Amino acid sequence: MPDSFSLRPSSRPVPRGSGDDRLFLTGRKLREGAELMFFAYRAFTRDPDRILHERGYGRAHHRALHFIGRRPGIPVAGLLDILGITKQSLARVLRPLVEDGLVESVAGEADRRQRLLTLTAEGRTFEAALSEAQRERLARAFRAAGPEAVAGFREVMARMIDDDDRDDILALVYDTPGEIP
Amino acid sequence: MPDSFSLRPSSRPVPRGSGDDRLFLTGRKLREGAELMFFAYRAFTRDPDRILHERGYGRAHHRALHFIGRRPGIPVAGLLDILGITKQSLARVLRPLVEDGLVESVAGEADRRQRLLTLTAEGRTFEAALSEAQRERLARAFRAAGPEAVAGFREVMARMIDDDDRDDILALVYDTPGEIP
DNA sequence: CGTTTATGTCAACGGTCCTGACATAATTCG
DNA sequence: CGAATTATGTCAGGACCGTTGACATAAACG
Repeated sequence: MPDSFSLRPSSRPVPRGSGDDRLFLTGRKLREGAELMFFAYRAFTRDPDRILHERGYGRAHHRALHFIGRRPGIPVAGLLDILGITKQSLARVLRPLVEDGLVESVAGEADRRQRLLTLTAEGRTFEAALSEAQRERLARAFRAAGPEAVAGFREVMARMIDDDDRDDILALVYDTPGEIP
Repeated sequence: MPDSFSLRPSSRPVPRGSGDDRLFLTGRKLREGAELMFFAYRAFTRDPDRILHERGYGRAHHRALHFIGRRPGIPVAGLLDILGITKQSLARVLRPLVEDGLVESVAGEADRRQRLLTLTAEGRTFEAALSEAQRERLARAFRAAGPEAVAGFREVMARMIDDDDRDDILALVYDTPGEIP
């Protein structure tokens, strides 16, 4: 097993006198966790960021493409809810995507005030390319860490979300894809 | 046990015909993982962002304060390595922090070209306030998820980092704090 | 018919990153 | 010693992504 060296469990020699070991180790684990969040997230966004930049887009365009792909036909307000930004911010992201033919915006049938958003074929292709790099990184990490570690990862990430938002977000993350019927 | 409902394990009914279940579930787990990264990181930065905004700072100021606090006496180049940004970007973050008396910049003894950065008492106070909100969120998540989940979280996060960078980053994260001797 | 809702848009601003170019002081090396 | 390198700072300009405020339009609703 060449790829399974230990990733430094943090039970290690304690530095200079720090009074209560339990408290110290707790604070230490929390700091380590925070730093891991920072470094891992930076790595997580690296690959798609590069592809986006080549095409003149930014991270926000990826997020819009992703969640439109996840919920085809989603109205603008729904996307705003998910992304948690203002409509002015979304508009600046959405306009070039529509102009470039990656996203289609059609009036709703039931409520014709709504603009229902879907990816075009080209949009799906581009979104898939973006996600693929990210997915590969995630796949490598999941494979190397193993299923139990992944379960723990998912548990911790879910618990990080605000109590008030968790149910809604997990419903989005774990529900069926909602492809066009 | 009121706080231990299941956080939706993703073995659930598979939607419309998707050919290979193994592949489908794999892609699905990866998508879920990516979305969890997005939502968790957003939650993770929420509390310090609010405090920072009140004081006219941004997330980059928090990062600088954090890593200066972690490595007191770090030279500018060292901080640049950790943060992965350009010196121009760091300068704009560092200048107000020094002017506001949160960070002290003194010439190195051995090499007087270097500027060695440390937190002032006020800087330590402010950094502690910033981290506390984040630490509490992390502590809640870790406590709710349990030690095994936390171990998995750490493993996955470490594996997410580029192979080339992982050792250096983990050395930073897991090494002794390096307080001033 | 008047109000509310969904959306779009114009303007201005702040924060965070970037590249490129140039300056200064200190160290290092031939 | 003098030249090259290193550590840092700074000015100029630009891109992206988020914000608030204000206003407009069309459609739905009561």
